[in-house]
Amino acid sequence: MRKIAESTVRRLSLYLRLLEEFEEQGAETVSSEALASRGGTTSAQVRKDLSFFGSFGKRGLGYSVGELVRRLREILGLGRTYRVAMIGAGKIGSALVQYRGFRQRGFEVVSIFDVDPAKIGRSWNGLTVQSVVSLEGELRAHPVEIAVIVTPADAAQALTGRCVALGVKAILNFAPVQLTVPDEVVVKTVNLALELETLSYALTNR
Amino acid sequence: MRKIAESTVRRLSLYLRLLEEFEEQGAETVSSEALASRGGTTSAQVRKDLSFFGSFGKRGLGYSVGELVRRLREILGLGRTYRVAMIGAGKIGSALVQYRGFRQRGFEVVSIFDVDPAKIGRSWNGLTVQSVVSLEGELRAHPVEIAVIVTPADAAQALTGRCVALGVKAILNFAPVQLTVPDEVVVKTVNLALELETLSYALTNR
DNA sequence: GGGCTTTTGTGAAAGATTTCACAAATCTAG
DNA sequence: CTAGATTTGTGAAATCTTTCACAAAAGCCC
Repeated sequence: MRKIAESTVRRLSLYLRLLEEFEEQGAETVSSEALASRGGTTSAQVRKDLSFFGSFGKRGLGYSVGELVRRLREILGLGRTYRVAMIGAGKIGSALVQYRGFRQRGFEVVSIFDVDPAKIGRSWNGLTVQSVVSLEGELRAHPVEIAVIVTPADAAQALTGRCVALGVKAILNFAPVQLTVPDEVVVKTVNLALELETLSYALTNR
Repeated sequence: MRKIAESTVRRLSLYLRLLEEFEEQGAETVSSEALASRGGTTSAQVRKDLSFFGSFGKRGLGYSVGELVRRLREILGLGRTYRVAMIGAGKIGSALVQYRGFRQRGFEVVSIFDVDPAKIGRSWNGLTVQSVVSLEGELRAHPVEIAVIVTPADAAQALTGRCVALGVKAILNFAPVQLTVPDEVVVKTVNLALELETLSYALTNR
């Protein structure tokens, strides 16, 4: 498939959320202009974004809410489930697992690891926290597609390497480091420090 | 000041983190090439990013690590402290307040609010959880610059409006909604659903 | 000091993304 | 069925961002 800009994919995700709101309110159809104004963008942007994937609208009428929701879910790959290993049993990992949206989008946490002996063996949202020593054995017995890295910065790269060697296809990284992985592995880093600093910049420079 | 791209500011934040690592390792100077390769970008990009703010390097030598750290902290506005109100006393808020980087960057949480009677009155990281009913009184007595919105989606916009009316200058939003605010107020939304969906997209389309 | 090496700072070129603007569809009403 | 009103889909233009490429500066060595 032709290369799609990250910014476009992020907006598709936004449109999906807005469409679900329109659906709840009982709307049958929606125009690019309506989507745009709710989403803080322009109607031309909405139409261009969608046009990369096909033409889903009817001229003069707009888009069928239900159909567009279905199409966007399909484009974003939200029909399937992903098996997830959580690497690190701290606060953020815990908040993540309890976050409904995680499971709603098909992310199913099947194992959880930590180094802290105080945590190992504890029950944690229905799973038993395992030692990272058993990472290889466990992930070979029960493979996963996604690893969520929720460890201190200094442990993140080594654990990422081990996960990749075990066949993990994607890394969701919450550690404040730049991870190195082979080209075929997808990495998405969520870096709160960075968000705080851009906020600080915006507050300072006005 | 000339308008700086968001992507540039994000990279400055990244450079700062990398420089702090170089500093720990005792490096005196660093070249744009060294920064670039550790940060997954190009040396030209590093130099261009910095050039928007001045010329901090020495030709033939590179950048003084210490000086560049100081300059970047200044550019990003990290010298000062910000008073923060946390709106919502759930998991994410809790993880946030305990996150060292939050305080390290000068974000000082001075009050915390919730609607849940079971939470109100509880001690929470040294602060007492207050009812949102007392938001106005409390923030008038002890003004803050930043409000962190960690509430369900349906409550976020109304609370944002109340905060803005009370003089809040910036909103850090973790609710999965598009917030509307006056132009002079800065909003930064951290939307996990969106990150999950872009990851799902990347896994699906390859 | 002069020649060699390194590395910055920056215009210009290339590439990517967003906005414009309008023909083509489709609906509505009479 | 025709006229008028909407709204899509999309090339072309405008704008924004990244990369290129090279002169200028600075250190190093003999």
